[in-house]
Amino acid sequence: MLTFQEFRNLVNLSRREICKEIFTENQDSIKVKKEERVVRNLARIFEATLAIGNKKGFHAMSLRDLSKGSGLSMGALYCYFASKDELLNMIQEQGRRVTFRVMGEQVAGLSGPREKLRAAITTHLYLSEVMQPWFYFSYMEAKNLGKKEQKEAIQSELAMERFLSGILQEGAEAGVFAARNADLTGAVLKAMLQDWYLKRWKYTSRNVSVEEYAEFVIEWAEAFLLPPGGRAHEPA
Amino acid sequence: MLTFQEFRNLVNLSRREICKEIFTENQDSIKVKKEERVVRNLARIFEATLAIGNKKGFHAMSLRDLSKGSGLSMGALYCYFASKDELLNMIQEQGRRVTFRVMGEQVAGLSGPREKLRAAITTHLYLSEVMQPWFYFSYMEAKNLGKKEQKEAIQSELAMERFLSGILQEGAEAGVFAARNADLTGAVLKAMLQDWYLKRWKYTSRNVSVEEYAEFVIEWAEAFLLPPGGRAHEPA
DNA sequence: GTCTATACATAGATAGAC
DNA sequence: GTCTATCTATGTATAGAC
Repeated sequence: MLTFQEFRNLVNLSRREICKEIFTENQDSIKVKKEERVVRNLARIFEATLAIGNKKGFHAMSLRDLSKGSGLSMGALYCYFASKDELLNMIQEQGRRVTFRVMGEQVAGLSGPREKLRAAITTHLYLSEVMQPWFYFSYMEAKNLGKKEQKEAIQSELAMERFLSGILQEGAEAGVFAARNADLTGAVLKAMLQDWYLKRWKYTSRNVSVEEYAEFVIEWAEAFLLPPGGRAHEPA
Repeated sequence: MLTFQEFRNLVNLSRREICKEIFTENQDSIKVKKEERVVRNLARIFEATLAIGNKKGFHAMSLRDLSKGSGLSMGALYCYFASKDELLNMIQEQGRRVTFRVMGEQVAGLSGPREKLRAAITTHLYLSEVMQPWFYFSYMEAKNLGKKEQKEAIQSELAMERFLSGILQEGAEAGVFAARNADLTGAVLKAMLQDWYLKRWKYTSRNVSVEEYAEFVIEWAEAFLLPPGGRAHEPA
């Protein structure tokens, strides 16, 4: 399994890279055209939005707050998004895009259910560590989305869960995992993964690293899923 | 272990009863004095606040919304709280009060760590089932609290976790539970309990009852905590 | 106790100078 | 491209009639 540093180097998730992708995907609503400039200002806007929004809520963040936080005037802000709601959508969509791309990349190609499960857990935790403000924001602000976007967020949540329970199902059929309720197990496993970015402050204050947490969740999952006696063998 | 219905009948958590307690605790800020009337109107106010607030967020709920939802005029609303912020505090405080009272009542007097753990898990889930809108609201709106109230909310979260990890610690010392990281185990256990009220819609749509969910969480926890072989014996 | 009417602040959004 | 100044809607809160 990758260490967190190896993961970080492997997947390029720098602020610049993320904003470049946002620019590509939203060229219609962004009035400014010079990439270099757009990327720099988008970085400021998103950083400020996530910081202020995660502190007091997106709805409570006024565009005057955002103007101060980003260093751009209110007039300038509207060259990068058409409305406050659109800004919200851009953040959510970008989070989903990155999540599914990275999860797919990291787990695809692995063979056994046990390896897949370990990779899925670790990757999700590493990813939510790199993009913690994004994940936290998406979770807490989902109810402020429009109807269509809310549906997409729910679909995304369910897809991630099916991804997990699919691995469990596969493992049960192969006789690697005990036959448990795969839906419920997937749901609860997801809750454990979410806790890492929802309660980040708690784990920070206790000096728990993301690698320790990943190992702990895997241990917990395997205690439930592996038949007694099969637990001792490490897969790699 | 109690069934959900037995729990419901045992602890009196009707809307009326809860609003009566809110009245008692907030007589200073409530200008109206006739108990019967206050209880009736508080019930309307809190029901509307939780419904609207949980749908679109407390900050996004205007007092005009609340006026329509509760059937009281805006002027009348201010006879029951001094400001919108105070309304938020009242909801949060009432939730905490009930939680700690009920958790204490139900787990106190039990002897073995295993019984205590089962009771703690079940009681928390049953309670969050009865008061789901309260629990969800308190979680999602914690960031809108004032500084002092935010501290209280965090303290309350940590106290609940210590309550769980205390039981684990005790069990490890008695040799009933395996020696695991009690803090981390408590944190993850709490994440499982929270998922029940944070993702209530999901479990509703899958027809999972609170009793099933409780049994599932207990099973998983014991798979992790009980030494292999000790798992077969049911305590009651 | 409850209502209607209103005061005053702040929100999102845009126009037009530079 | 970015700024300042400003428009209009909506927010919380209160005054005073009933």
